[in-house]
Amino acid sequence: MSRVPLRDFSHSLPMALLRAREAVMSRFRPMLRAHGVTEQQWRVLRALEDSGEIEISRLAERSFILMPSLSRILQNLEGRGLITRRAAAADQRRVLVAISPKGLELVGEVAPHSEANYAAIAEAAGEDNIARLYGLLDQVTEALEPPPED
Amino acid sequence: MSRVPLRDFSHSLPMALLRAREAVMSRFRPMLRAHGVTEQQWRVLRALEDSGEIEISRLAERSFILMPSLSRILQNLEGRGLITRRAAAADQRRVLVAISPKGLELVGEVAPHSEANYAAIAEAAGEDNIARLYGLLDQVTEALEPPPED
DNA sequence: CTGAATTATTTAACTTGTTAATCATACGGC
DNA sequence: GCCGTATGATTAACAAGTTAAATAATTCAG
Repeated sequence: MSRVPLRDFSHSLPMALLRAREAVMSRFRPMLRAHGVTEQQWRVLRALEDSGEIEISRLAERSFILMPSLSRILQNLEGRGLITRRAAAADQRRVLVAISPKGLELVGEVAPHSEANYAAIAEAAGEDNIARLYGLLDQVTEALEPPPED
Repeated sequence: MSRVPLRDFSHSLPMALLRAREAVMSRFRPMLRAHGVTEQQWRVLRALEDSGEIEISRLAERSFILMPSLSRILQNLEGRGLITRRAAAADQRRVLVAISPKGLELVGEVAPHSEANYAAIAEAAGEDNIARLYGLLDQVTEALEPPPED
């Protein structure tokens, strides 16, 4: 009687976003795995290639990875010689990260496969649908973040 | 020269989906945490309330959680008395899970807050935008899954 | 110039994601 | 009934997400 009628379980926005993301990522993960990088490691390398040497905090924003996770990922990538780190001259608290030649080489190997996947996805889902999806996602995301000043 | 011109880093579909999902979930997580459940534990409880007693494999499909993760989550929930498990009579390999009275009680406490959050999100982003987003997400997801027969 | 408050990053602890391996039960051919 | 195989679930091992706490360097009030 007094049971709150919860939204139909299959229609929750977080689940729909999760499913869509998984549908996309399932086409990338095997390829990335074959090249020895995880999805997040790939995001970091791509962001570094794009930005050049950058502070870790900024890298976290751009790659959308939380600082504690990023800290571990950078340890891994540095251990494999794919990135380099150095303290900022002006402020020793800040750490600057950059992609290494070896990292660039890896990106160069993976990039064509990545582009091919994007093309296949765009064809399967329809260019126009993808474009509209981007637009709606941006719109909704901007409307929701930041969360209300609780 | 021969560098493959990678897609603008900020415009990747996985990232856009991740951002949107995070924008939504950041409004739920604090509330769920206040009630002592994670996002995934909440998904499982909701799915169980919705389905009644169900096989673990089916639960995994419905809650969109992989079996190894679900296995651990169910251990946790069973340890807290929020769910019950029993072997299926016909096939001893199959395990049937159900939400317990205590679990139902918890869902009853959290549900109103959850609904309030959904309402706030719908207002912030616009009901029509949310509806269109659902539609596009379903469309794109269906077009992409299952992944190509590799 | 010293010490409290701030800021950037890392660690810690726990949970979940991901892939592979294991374990137990069920099924099918013989 | 016995054996190989398939299926459902769990465990293992490593990476990442999440929140809180710790560490280290900087800034600023006094």
